[in-house]
Amino acid sequence: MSAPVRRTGGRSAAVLSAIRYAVEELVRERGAEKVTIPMVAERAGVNPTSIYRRWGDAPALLNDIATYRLDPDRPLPDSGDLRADLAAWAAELVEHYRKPLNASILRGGSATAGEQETDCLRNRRAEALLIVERIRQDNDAASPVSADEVIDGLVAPIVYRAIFLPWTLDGDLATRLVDRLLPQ
Amino acid sequence: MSAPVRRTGGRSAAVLSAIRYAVEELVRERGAEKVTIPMVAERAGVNPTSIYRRWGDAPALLNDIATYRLDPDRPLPDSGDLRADLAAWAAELVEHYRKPLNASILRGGSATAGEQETDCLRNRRAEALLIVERIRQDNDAASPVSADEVIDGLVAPIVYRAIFLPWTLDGDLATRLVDRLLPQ
DNA sequence: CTCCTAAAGCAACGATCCTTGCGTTACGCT
DNA sequence: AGCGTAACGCAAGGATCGTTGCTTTAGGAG
Repeated sequence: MSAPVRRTGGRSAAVLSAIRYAVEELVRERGAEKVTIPMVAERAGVNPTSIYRRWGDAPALLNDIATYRLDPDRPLPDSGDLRADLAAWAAELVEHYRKPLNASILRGGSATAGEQETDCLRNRRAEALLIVERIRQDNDAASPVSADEVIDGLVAPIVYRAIFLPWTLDGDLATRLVDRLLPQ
Repeated sequence: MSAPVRRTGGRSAAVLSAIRYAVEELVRERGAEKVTIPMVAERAGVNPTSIYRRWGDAPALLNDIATYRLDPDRPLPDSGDLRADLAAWAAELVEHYRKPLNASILRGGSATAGEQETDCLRNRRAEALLIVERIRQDNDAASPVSADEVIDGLVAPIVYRAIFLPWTLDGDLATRLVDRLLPQ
């Protein structure tokens, strides 16, 4: 009647990392949409059944890899200056999606989105809210921008470009967007 | 040695429209990602081979339907007032992607994007350029916004929401975005 | 070290997909 | 109206995918 005891060490860990590595390679090579479970299994030297039993299907597997890569618990920029924080945060996103692998995974996730907010993007919203809210508390005054405006003004353009125009994710996109979002 | 003579009438046309209708129904029901060629064929009362021979694979088929729906030759708003034109154009986009079918097709297209600009989105860029450029010529002065800014400020948020947050495509999103893009 | 069982491997199965060769239909041109 | 061939239908084939029951391996607790 007690919860089953998870086994995280030894073989399981080896299988897990082999699968993750294989997924990353295959997504890079063929794009997220054309990665199948048997392919991953063969590349990882693992039995397909192990993957089916653990993740169920390909989108779940990709989603796991994706959230594994951009750590939801990483520290967020907190200089006390809204402009600087937003710029640093946006630059982080740009840098992340400049890697073809991460962009591919994003595209794969977008295909099955729409019902409820996708995990990796819901985290972006939460982070935006946190940055904005923290400024509000520090200064004890309303933030000049809402979280929704941050989504529309920073996340949306970055994600849009990552999906459809990945070659336009240049180094100073982040600051350009922030300058447009916070005039003067 | 001459180019093969295309046959567009009678049976071919009937098959084509039956397939298009079937695709739209199925995308609406299951989402673009879960639509397979045999499914479409059965729904349309057509042999799968005909589809494989004409389009090759599912993404190509979906892309064809997508570009067929938002007519690239439709008239663009042209009132002479930049703000009004952009607002009308953005509202048109919002209205288009509010239909779950069109949003689904967009998601399907996003999955395979990234290499070169996807057809339906390249058209959006061309339209943005046209609107901005026309204003410049009429007034014989530089437009207050560039086409890229229109992409980042209007298209990106609309498309982002259409893909990931479709339930936030409300009626006055277009004007909100335009107001933010063109202050005062 | 020993026991329990979580997790991985193995094998067989049905389902579905995509291809290919060939016969049939009917569009479009003369 | 008659002809050539583009486009569709049909059927068989191989390939791949995902599931399931069972066996084997090895992690973690006592």
